[in-house]
Amino acid sequence: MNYWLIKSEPSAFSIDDMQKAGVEPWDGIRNYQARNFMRDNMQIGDKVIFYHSVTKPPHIAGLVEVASEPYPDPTQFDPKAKYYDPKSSPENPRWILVDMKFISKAKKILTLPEIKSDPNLSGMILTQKGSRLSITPVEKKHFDYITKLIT
DNA sequence: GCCAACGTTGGC
DNA sequence: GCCAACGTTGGC
Repeated sequence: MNYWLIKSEPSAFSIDDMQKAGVEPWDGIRNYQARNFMRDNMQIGDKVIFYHSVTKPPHIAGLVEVASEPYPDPTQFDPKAKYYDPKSSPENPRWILVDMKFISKAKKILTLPEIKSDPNLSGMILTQKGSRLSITPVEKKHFDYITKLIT
């Protein structure tokens, strides 16, 4: 079992949208490192922290889990889609995703300033300078601690 | 293979 | 709205 953190801008797709959807293909990831995590390291049942970025303040909003094997992101093949990639083809797909399933909404959100100031959460990739990755692995100890704080 | 130019992310 | 940090593209 691995643990992860995914970012989403709530104006685009929030934890409430996630709850309504139930299961959602995590499409639109166009970064190779993030893709590789989904393609190579995620397993069904892995627990995932759902983080709201580009909002004030940024915060952890809930929990989801990996709900599918990796498969090609369908939006890369659709010329009308925002995430269309003309260099990709169904024969040789460039972008791979997994489905995410809603687990729970945070009873109490955990803000970025709180994360930064908590010694128990030091060392998270999220708070490293310059880190912009939208999917990052999370250590079990950090995941367990965050779970306690938000539920 | 280098690197300048450009685009994106995301906190502030 | 700004801009630092980072990733990608493409000319050479």
